[in-house]
Amino acid sequence: MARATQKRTLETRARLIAAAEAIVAEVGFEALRVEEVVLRAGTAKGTFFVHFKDKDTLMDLIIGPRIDAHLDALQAGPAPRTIEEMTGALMPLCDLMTCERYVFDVILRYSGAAGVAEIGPIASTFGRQIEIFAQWFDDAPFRRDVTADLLAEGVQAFVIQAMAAQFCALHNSQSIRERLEPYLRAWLTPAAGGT
Amino acid sequence: MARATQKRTLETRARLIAAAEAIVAEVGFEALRVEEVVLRAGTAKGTFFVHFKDKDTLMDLIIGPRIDAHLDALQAGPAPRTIEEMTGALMPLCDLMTCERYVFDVILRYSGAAGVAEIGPIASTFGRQIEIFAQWFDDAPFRRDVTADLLAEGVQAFVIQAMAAQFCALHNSQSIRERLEPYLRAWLTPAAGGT
Amino acid sequence: MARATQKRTLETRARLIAAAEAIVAEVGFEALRVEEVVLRAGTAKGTFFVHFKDKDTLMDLIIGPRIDAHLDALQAGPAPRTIEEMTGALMPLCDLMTCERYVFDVILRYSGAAGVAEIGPIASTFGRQIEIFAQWFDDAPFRRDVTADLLAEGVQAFVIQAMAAQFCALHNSQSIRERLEPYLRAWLTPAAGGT
Amino acid sequence: MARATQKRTLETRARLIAAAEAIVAEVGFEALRVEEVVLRAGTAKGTFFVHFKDKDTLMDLIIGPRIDAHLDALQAGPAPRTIEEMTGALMPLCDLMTCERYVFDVILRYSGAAGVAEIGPIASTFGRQIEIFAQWFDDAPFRRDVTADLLAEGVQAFVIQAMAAQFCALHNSQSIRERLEPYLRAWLTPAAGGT
DNA sequence: TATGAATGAGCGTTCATTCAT
DNA sequence: TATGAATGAACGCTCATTCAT
Repeated sequence: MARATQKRTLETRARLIAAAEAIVAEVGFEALRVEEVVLRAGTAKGTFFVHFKDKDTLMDLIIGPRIDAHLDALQAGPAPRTIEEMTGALMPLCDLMTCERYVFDVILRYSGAAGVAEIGPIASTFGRQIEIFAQWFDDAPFRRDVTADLLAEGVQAFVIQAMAAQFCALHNSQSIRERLEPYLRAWLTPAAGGT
Repeated sequence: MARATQKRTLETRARLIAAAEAIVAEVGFEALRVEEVVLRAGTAKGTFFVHFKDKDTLMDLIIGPRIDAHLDALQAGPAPRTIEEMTGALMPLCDLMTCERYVFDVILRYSGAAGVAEIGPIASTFGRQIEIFAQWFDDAPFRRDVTADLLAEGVQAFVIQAMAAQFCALHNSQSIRERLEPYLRAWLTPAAGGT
Repeated sequence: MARATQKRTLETRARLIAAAEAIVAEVGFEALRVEEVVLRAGTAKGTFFVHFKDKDTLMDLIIGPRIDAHLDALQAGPAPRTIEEMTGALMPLCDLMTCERYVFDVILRYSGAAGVAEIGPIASTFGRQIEIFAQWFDDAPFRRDVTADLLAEGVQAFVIQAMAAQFCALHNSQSIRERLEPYLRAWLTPAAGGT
Repeated sequence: MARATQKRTLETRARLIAAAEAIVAEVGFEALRVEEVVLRAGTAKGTFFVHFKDKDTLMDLIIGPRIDAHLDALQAGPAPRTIEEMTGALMPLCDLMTCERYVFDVILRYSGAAGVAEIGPIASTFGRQIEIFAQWFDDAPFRRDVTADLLAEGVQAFVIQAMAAQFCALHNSQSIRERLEPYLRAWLTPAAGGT
């Protein structure tokens, strides 16, 4: 019986998410309205909040899997052997994350979970990102003086830096890729040490 | 008479800022309400918007100088010669920027900016940051294979990365400084190149 | 200037109340919706809550004056000289107060002000009621062994008792007037004392 | 088997009531939530409504017996011979009925009722009240010019009037008893008639 | 420059009640 | 009898921002 109800719950939840996806496809993330979601899903407004704490939680649930899809692709593909390959591989992810200012903000806000229990889909993708990037460096033609994890975190830092610049009036003449490349080159293939 | 009017205007503006500062001191940045500011300043709500384009402008005006004060200190001091000195020097700035999640978010929104005239106080500090960091690298025991500006931007990226982790339950067992150090070491004193 | 704004405020407020009155006239008190009020008044929803703490406060403001109108009539007319005259005089007031279950509930809820500062229109009418009833007894063919105020409070108690019975499934075969009459007769023209 | 089922049913019902009583003891009547009741009783929400038509029915079931307990005491005791004795006897009942504004409102809603079979516990107590009060007057040192039932209903009206004043900031300097006494004196021992 | 009433558009809430299983 | 997901329908709120005076 519990299984039966769970199924119904899952169906309703799926209907709500499907409705939201459809709306996003039509008008984008920022323009999504809860009212419209429940209207399309054919549920009561109260039902929405039974399933999702708030609108942002739904966004987390929609954006997270999209990021994951890109990460799946990255994971399925070969590890990049050059900076150009790497930036090329990262671009789809960057494009998704910067498709709307609103989306980038949601991602940043959810990238760090407030509590361990609250690690949502987006926060999880940040962990996966590190893992995937690190795998690239396990056996790659890049620097090896530091751990793969550290390199991965650095890539993440630069990707965010480059994306943030996208929304800055001063820098948007350069593409994310153009900004990212020199960072990664300097980070992953340093020519020489210091003094 | 123009001078007299200007004086009164400046006084009103000063009262508003003072009120805002007082509120920030009491309840923090996020909890600041325009309503409360004008109440304390003894002006009408509309007056607020005569003086500041919007609430963010006021925030900018309050946060910006605080960052600048730290940058002044950095500029007045000697260029750090070691990673430890550098992280030590950066900590006060990091503490300010992470005093509230809200403050970090506001600052992040400007993180890509790099100093042009019509840019606001916070954005300007990002430009200054780059300049100051870059000066550190003009004649320093750190890597010299890339431009000082690029190194500076990298430092900024890593500082942000380390601060962001602060708001993440998963990572906040480590201090910002503990997280920042390996980043900067790997960024500024790479032991060797790749293939 | 303050006067000018106050005038505007008064006008908006009047528009809201007028809209509410119109709605009440059409669909009754209980069916009044805030949404509909602002729609008719041509104001934003937020404006409603600028003027009235909540929907009930508006109800207080609409019902109170209606009660007052009846009290004005009572005050303007001659003091009743018989129980029949008195119940007859009281009926319009009773009819208003029991026109809807919802109205009776609102009146009861607002009849006692929680704080002196919060004495609303309905609460005031309860005070006036006592005053008016008491005036009836200053020079009337009713008992004189107790104060007019006490008699007045008794009348109020019996009126409420009779009205409450109206909403009780068991008693609504009798009219309010039929129930009220024996109470008032016994209260105002006791034939004899006790032992 | 029918008996066994009935036993389980009664146990569930008892668990629900016990849970409700516990909640009332902790947070009062008004703050009781069906959600919390079923949580404590360990049943599903729907089960609540299998046992009780609605929430009010449960309230009725909890408040009614409490009133009845006081009426039992009144019935067991001697009929009051003086106004002081009467108000003294009535106080415990008044205290219960005014323990919360919400409780008073619930009770008021039934105040006009006078005992018929399908009526709920609270309504029944109003019937009992009248009966008990009426018995007091069957052979008592109070007025005899009207029926005992009418006197009883009057007492009820005055008790309610006095209790209502309790919730009014303007009147609550006086205790219920202080307010009730002059009412009952005037009602039960009128010194003289009118014209 | 100063005023402050009005705006606005959607979010989240409420919570007793229903109903298909 | 028991379950618990879903309902519903309006309320109240938020609060920076605008604009006519």
